[in-house]
Amino acid sequence: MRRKFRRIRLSKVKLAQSFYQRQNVVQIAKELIGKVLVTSVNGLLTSGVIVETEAYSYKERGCHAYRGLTGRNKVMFEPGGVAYVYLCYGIHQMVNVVTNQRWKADAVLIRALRPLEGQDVMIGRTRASSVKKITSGPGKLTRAMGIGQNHNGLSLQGNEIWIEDRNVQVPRAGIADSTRIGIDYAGDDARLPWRFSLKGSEWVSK
DNA sequence: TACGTGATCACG
DNA sequence: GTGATCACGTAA
Repeated sequence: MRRKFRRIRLSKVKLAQSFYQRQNVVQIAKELIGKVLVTSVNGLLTSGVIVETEAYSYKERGCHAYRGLTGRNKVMFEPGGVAYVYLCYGIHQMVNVVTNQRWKADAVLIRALRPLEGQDVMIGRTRASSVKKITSGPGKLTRAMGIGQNHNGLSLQGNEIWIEDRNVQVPRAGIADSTRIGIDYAGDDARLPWRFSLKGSEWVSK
């Protein structure tokens, strides 16, 4: 009984499909600052407050979907509300949330978290000596959260990976914008101020 | 500042 | 097939 009640409460705070399926990926990237990314992998729950994101739109050159559908990016073309996970530099898993409507292949890259639950699990996965800095970067946080290719295409309404609103208040002025990292190939689009971070957070990547 | 790392993509 | 490239992280 008690267990059931808890389940219902938890599912209620999950961000709904309607959050992800809006048109404005830049707005969504901003709103994701302060939300909580959660994974449950092999029964181990980990979570963290999102403190850094980047927006990507299929209309600009920084985006994997800019040149159309390929084997790697196909889940970006699904309706918003699924995870897009890909391998970068042969080593690092990167996690995005797909947004917008089907075929409007926008996504938000999750770049950094402040750890909440399961910190001991994150330390174990990364073989770090402490929780310090283990989620301050897109490649590091996926390792800490246990995110890999098996998450690619999963619905964020499911029970493996999702995002919650825990009513953390983030004032508009508390969010910094800057250019996105590592997309020099994007020409002028590399100058778009589509990276967002929580001002003053020690968990933001360098 | 340098480079490991391996899947992916655009060539033919 | 093949080769260039890559939404990073760490060591130095």
